[in-house]
Amino acid sequence: MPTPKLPEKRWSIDLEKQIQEDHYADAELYSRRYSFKPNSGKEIFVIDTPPPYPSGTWHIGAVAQYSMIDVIARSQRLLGKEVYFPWGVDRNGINIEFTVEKNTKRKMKTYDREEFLQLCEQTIEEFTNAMRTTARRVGLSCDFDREYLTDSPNYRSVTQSIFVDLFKQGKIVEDLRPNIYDPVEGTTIADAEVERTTRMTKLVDVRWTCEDGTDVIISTTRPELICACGVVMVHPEDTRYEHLIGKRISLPIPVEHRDSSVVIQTHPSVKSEFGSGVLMVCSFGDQNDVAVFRELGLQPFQAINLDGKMTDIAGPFADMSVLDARKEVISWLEANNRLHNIEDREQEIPISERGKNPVEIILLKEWYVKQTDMQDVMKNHIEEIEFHPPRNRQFLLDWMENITIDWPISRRRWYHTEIPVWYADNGQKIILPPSGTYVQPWKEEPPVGSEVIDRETREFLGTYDEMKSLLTDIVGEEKVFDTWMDSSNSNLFTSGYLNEPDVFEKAFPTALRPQGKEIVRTWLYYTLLKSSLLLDQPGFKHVWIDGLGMDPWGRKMSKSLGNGIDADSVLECGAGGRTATWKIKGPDSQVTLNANKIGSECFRLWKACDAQVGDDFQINPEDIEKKYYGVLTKLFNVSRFASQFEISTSLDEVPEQLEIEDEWILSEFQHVLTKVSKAWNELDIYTATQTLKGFGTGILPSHYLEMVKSRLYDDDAIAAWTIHRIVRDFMTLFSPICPFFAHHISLVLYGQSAVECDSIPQLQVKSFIEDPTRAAKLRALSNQIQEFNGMVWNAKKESGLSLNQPIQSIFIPNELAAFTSTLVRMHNLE
RNA sequence: GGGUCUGUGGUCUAGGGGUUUAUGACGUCGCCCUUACAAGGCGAAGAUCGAGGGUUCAAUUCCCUCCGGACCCA
Repeated sequence: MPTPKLPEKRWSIDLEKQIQEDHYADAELYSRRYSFKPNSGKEIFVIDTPPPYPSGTWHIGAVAQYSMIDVIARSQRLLGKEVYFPWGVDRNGINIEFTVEKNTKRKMKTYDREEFLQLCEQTIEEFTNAMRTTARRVGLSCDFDREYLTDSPNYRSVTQSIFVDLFKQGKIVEDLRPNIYDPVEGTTIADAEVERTTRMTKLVDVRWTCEDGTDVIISTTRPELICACGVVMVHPEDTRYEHLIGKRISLPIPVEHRDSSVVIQTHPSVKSEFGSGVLMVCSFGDQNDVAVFRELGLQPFQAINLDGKMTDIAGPFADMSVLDARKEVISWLEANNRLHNIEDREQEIPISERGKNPVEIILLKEWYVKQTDMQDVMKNHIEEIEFHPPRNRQFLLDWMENITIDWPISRRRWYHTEIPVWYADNGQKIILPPSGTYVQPWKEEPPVGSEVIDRETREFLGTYDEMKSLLTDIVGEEKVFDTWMDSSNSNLFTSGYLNEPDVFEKAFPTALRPQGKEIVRTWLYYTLLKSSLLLDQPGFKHVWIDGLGMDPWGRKMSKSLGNGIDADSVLECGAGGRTATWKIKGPDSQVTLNANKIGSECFRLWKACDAQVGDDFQINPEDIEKKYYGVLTKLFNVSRFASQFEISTSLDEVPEQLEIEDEWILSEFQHVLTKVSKAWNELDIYTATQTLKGFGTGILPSHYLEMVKSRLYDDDAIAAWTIHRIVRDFMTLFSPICPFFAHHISLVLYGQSAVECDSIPQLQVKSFIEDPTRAAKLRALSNQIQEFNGMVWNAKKESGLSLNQPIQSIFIPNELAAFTSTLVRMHNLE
């Protein structure tokens, strides 16, 4: 056997790692291949990569999704687009604050703000580095030179400038409204950040007394909120209480600074069958209370302050924490003979997603992005976006149906983008910084170029530089933005908004938003809201929504369930001969999974092949290896086999004297080319990969190679040309899926890396051009060829013959007459 | 309680009114060290497409009900 150019006997993880290291080592070469060149003249394709949030380990499901985004980036380059595949890291937020608190065992608010921010930055930087390494390990072809961090001054200045623009346009407002508030973490949170959990609580039946002396029993799980009661309600058709409607009823506990009685009214939302059928409405026990207060125009009471303690109106219970007050109120009720009954009951309560603390609804002056009046506009914009898969559009529309309140964007935390506002003259005036500057109002003066405007009317009053001496009590805002306020700019930022206006012109709407379906209601929704508000446009051309990574029991992988798999363990599995073991906790048992070798190429191939986009996918490293490592082995060996034969004529020129089997396989391959490029165009990774895999592990090696083996050994230049041309172009098409693999083979065999191709290979076979039906006719024979070969193999097996032994009495069907000599040689027919 | 999605050989998965005797892979079983590949090759077995109704000449595919799963919301 002549020496193959590929010396290794098989694909290995160590080889993969070597190629990968080389791939990222040469910065200039890397940049030539993958960096964004906005002036190349090609069609710009910006991918709004989800900037990952660094939190220690990177989750396997997320890494799987990123690798598919990379497949899209690479396939779009192959289609000739100028791709910007950005690498961003989302570093703002409460998670890193929690991590620092946990590491130092000290609460954030006991620190000096500056000192705490530094601690956060250090910690997040360590996590970020781990992530940068994993990103390369899985083969991401991001433009790492342009890395953006959402906590960098540049990124934050964009967030702040957008705020200033929207504020001036009246699209951001300040208001005293009921807010969902986490008293333990001391911050407001958005609807989207609320979770539910089940807890045992006490359902207390309290005896209230009406002005006519009637006793009424009211059940509640929140007796401490009686002091904030605004109205008592019964159902309009509940005949039991008809006589009480319109009368006043005394609060059963002492209160201060307010009326000690409220009126009894009717309301259809009251459930007559619950408890006694009488409901007290407090500001604010839940969202229904908020709705009732708004509907009836009642003045809300502030019962709980920012520290989670009862306010003055609670009278004797003022200054107690909510839980203490609840206990004390119950004791008081009991002591004063107002407690009718008490029982334990399971109840669903809202808690904060990040802190897991029960949340309260309290009145706060906060900043809001107006969104309730934008829904129709947004729906029109969303119509223009192509969703992959189309059904996932529904997730977004469903969420939008549920939006009833504006988006509260201010938070009382620290490691976030600051709200860029100063107040002056007793809060009557507002100072806003100029566009493009990052400001930290809690510690800085307003910068040169700031504007002064009226807080209520938003009228421009003058420049800060002129008015400086006239303004009194300038106070910087201490609050910060919700992190979604930052991350919902990612597509604007990466497309060049504010920073590169000429690029933005060509790059917006952003070509693609790829993301997981679990953040449709946050990231996707808020991003689209921003583009509708700022630019009156849809934010994207395509939205690609993938499913979730599931454990072997079909449950979402998550830290809390303990069923997650660390990405690095899969990517490094097999390196240096080390195998890996995973123990995964199930609902009532634990499984142990083992694998010998996976690596990035096998991992990517698995994700590309195993399920359609949008479906949840089961992650089982054992299966990944079993199902897909063999595919790589096969393709590697086909290439290795080919690599022992010389190429005597240019691979770009199709020779004219093709044998019939060469023409036949080229007709099949041409079909593959067409199908795969169509799939790449449609962001259809699954079809592209399946097509390539089917061809490369099936018909090509099993049928074509077997047919031409003897010709190859006889140094037939045409057969060698055909197999090389197919291997070369195959690697080009395959490079988006397994870039290191395809790069290595193409470079060693053809001196040219598949990852650098920026067009789909074109196959110009003369006989196909002369007779347009010829390719299809040949391809129509494929089934018969495969059947015939199978039949011969079977016949040999049944006669106990090995495959290279001669066999008699086999007749070639008429349709395959043209292949007679080939088939006779292949099977040694007599 | 409501919404959305989903249920295809042992496992994962494709397809989506007739082209279907349902795709592919893993696993299983049998044969083969045939000069690319045993970390292989070839072949075989294995599914009344969750259950029940309906629409239709025709349903795995459309509709309804039920059962199971996932996600989201109240």
